[in-house]
Amino acid sequence: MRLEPQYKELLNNALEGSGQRATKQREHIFALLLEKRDHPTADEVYARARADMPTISLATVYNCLETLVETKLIRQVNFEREPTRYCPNLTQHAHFYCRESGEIVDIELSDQLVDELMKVLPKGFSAQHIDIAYDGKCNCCS
Amino acid sequence: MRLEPQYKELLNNALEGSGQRATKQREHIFALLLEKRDHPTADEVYARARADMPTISLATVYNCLETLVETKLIRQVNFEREPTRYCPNLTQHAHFYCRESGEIVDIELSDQLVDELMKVLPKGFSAQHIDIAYDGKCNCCS
DNA sequence: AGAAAAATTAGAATTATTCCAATTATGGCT
DNA sequence: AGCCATAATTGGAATAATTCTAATTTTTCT
Repeated sequence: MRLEPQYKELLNNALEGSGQRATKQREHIFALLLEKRDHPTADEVYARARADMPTISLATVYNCLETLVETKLIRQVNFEREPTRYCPNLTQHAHFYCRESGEIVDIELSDQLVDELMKVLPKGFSAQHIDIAYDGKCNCCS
Repeated sequence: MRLEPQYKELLNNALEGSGQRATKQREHIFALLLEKRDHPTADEVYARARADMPTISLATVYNCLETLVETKLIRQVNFEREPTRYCPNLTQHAHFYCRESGEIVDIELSDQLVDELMKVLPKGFSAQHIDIAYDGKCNCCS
């Protein structure tokens, strides 16, 4: 697994921009998230990370994920009280959680729809972010 | 604190409908949620419950809340990994979480908007539920 | 009232995550 | 290239919300 140059640059700029250092661990975790674009938990990231970097610790996985979230290179996804998942898709999207298969699928959202959602807020309210989670059955399970 | 007759009936019917029993504890917790219509955590519910029922246990609070959620008399609200909150507002609504005050405000949603959200799902997907959480600054804090 | 089933209780267990203190790595500077 | 200050990593302990467990109590049904 190798981080492609444009992503390496993206990572380095993001880290530098917030006064943080580039490390092997951060790069490795960013690379593995980009490689398999699903929604792994920290434990799953830990398992994948250890395949190529057996000495990495779980604490570091948590730290790296936190750093990547802070620098807005990945997103956190929460569904009820389940373990937090991490998502490298930075486009505007919602998440569909299939109760049957447990799978999480990204649902793209148009700017227009997001606009409408913003418009229903009462006066004086301003939202930085809208988190939308559907749950039900995905196409494979219905 | 006393549960109004129509709500007592609602509760009894809901419980009976799912083969569960009416208990003092369940009634008490339902009543206190209806009385102060905010979004308390289990701990807060526990604290409020003990005011009038000092022997109730935290496990019972969790059990009762779970029963009320299952019978669809209340809703669970999760925001990131914070403790689960409970909400007696059963109308279609989203939640606005103010990062400043920590307050949670219900945002009513029109059927039309919910319809539009359903329409963006790819073919074969069916959602039972959409959970929408805004976060930002509420009117009091901006 | 008595029996069977369900609910409550207190406390132990679980689990995701965070914290801590010691070690190691990084980036800037000479 | 080597040194230094600072930041990051590490393993293990600590935390906190929630769930589980087994014993007791309550409810419902006959």
